[in-house]
Amino acid sequence: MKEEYTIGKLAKESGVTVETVRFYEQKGLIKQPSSKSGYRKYPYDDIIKIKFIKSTQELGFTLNEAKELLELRVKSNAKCGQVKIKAESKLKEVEKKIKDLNKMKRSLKKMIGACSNNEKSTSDCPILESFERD
Amino acid sequence: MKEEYTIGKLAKESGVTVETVRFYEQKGLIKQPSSKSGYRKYPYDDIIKIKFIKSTQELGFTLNEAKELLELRVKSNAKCGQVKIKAESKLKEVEKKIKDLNKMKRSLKKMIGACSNNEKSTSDCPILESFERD
DNA sequence: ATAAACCCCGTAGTACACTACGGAGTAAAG
DNA sequence: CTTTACTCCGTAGTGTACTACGGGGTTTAT
Repeated sequence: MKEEYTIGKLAKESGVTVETVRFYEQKGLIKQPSSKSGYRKYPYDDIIKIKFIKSTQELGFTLNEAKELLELRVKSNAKCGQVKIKAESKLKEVEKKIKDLNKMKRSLKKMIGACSNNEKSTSDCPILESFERD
Repeated sequence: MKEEYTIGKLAKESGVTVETVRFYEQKGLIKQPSSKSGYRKYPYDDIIKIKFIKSTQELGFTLNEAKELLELRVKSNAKCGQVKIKAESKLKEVEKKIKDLNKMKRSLKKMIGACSNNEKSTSDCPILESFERD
């Protein structure tokens, strides 16, 4: 756990590519680091930030939402309540996604179950038929 | 249920826009119809195809996968088992997504629950702390 | 007959999140 | 000291699934 990271090291430690780091910088997700030598020197904290971004993405947040959350983190006056509100609305979205996917899952299972004969020609494949039903 | 449809009629009957029909044609999802008059004339079956595409999309298939399924639908020698395999792999994908989303849901709930004190500054907000854990 | 509605085609733009490329300079390893 | 690896920057391309636009010609309704 050094104190300074080149972009390549940072990328490796964070589990992303160099281009992704530059992309996040462009998008304002991480601020441009000191680069007195002409090369970017990142503090350890940026690894945390990138991992944070990746976590939020896994939780269904977009990059813009991740940015907002990062900004809340930085502002000392930002209150936990604001983050909570965001998390609560995201929870609702996640629950909706789960609901939709469960619907898909049930349909797919039903279709697969209906296909009793693998050798049947597709002209009377029950799976295709169920696609065609409205 | 007429036999010939202009692009506008087809679009309306299938529940998509004219541009979407042309887009599907471009992508090879529906073949270009006869257009002796200079105007496209679609058979009724193309309504079925577009609805089929829409159904597959609802089940989480991409347009390319929809295309593959359409091709199986048309091939007389194709076997139902081939379709089943696609459905099964899609089911696996869907199940993984559900699993991940449930993970997300649990984290979000935990975070929201932990963040009971709205006055806490974000520097030690339990939500962000949770995100920051690997 | 005239105006609204529809059709043609090709190109470009949208949103998201990257990914790739090219040409040049710098740092690290042998 | 040379070669390999890394960095810089900006721009352009990728994939997904459309959506919009412009400048025509044609068909249909009134």
